[in-house]
Amino acid sequence: MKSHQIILGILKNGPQTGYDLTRMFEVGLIFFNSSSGMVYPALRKLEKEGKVSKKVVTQQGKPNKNVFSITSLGEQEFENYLNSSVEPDYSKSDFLARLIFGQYVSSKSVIKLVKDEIDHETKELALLKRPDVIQPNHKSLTPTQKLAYDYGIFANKNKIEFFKQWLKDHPNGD
Amino acid sequence: MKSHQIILGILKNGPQTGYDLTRMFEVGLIFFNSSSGMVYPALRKLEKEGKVSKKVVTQQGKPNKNVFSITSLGEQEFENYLNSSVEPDYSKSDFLARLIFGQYVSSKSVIKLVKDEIDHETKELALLKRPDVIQPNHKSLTPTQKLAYDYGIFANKNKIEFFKQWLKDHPNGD
DNA sequence: AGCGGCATGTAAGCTGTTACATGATTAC
DNA sequence: GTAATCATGTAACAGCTTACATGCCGCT
Repeated sequence: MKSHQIILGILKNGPQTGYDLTRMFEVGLIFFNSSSGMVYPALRKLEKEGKVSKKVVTQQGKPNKNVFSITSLGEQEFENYLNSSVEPDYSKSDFLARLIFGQYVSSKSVIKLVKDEIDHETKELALLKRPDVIQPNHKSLTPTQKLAYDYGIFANKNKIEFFKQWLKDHPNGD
Repeated sequence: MKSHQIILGILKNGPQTGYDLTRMFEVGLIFFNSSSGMVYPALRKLEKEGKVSKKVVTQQGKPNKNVFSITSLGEQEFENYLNSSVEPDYSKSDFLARLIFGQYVSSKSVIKLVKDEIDHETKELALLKRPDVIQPNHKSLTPTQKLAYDYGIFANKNKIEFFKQWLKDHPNGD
């Protein structure tokens, strides 16, 4: 699962600008994160390979947009991805790392770590519940998309509840 | 949170070989994954920087081992990590990606995807419950380590239950 | 006057992955 | 006899991150 495959999949649902894709990769997607430094070079490469096509849209009061659409070659490439084997999930958690190394910091620090994580996840949860963030083009979610986001919300809530409970049970962090 | 910081943190708990570290990065850690291609170069670099020291241990019936220990300079480096700000969690899920793109495959494929994921997570759960995998050096877990692993098990179980329930409710994948 | 949103991009660099290579021993 | 485990490593590459750069518009 590479970023350019995800881009093709998103474009299959309708044309997008690099800017919109960047925002999705930054906040909207629950399964992948990235930034503009990746999106624009990826789009150029896909264009060079004939997998997406660019259309310049002039706007008044706003900068011009480069709107990208998927081509039939791009559709084939995306098919290849869908037929490839599923990669195992990958996750990196600095939060859990610091819990593992919790013995080397004070109880107070651990409490703060957990509280901050709860705050952060609570904000993430609020984002996940905003339909405009997860589906910016006003289309309704497909059943499997709903399933994915429902799972995201579920996992997030469970995490928050788990650590809130721990805080209650261990007010001194030990 | 970089791999070399994690290595230093692990070495703080006792000397390790590159081989042992590799196994931890491959299966034992819930917050970071990697492979031998990363561990050995990282150890060399840390040694060159004076943050770890190497001791060659000859063994009979087995290849020689390079056992690495953390130095005081390495301890300082690790302190710097502990004092740095916590990075947000990063995760990449090909499974969720394929759910998001579920509209482009058959219902049967979606069912298979979910079943395979449940199988895979069930195996992961079994690993998480094996103390020898998560703590190979026979030490007992510290309270925060236990918390981290309990959360790992909890999240894993919830994921399995969530998708098992969905399979029950949607036997035809729609 | 300044900030946030819209919009696009580059360049350098780090990090980690993949694939390969070697070789001895033990268990089946 | 062959597969798995122990044990170490390299080289090439892909991929992504970070930081920077630009500029207009609308709002306050």
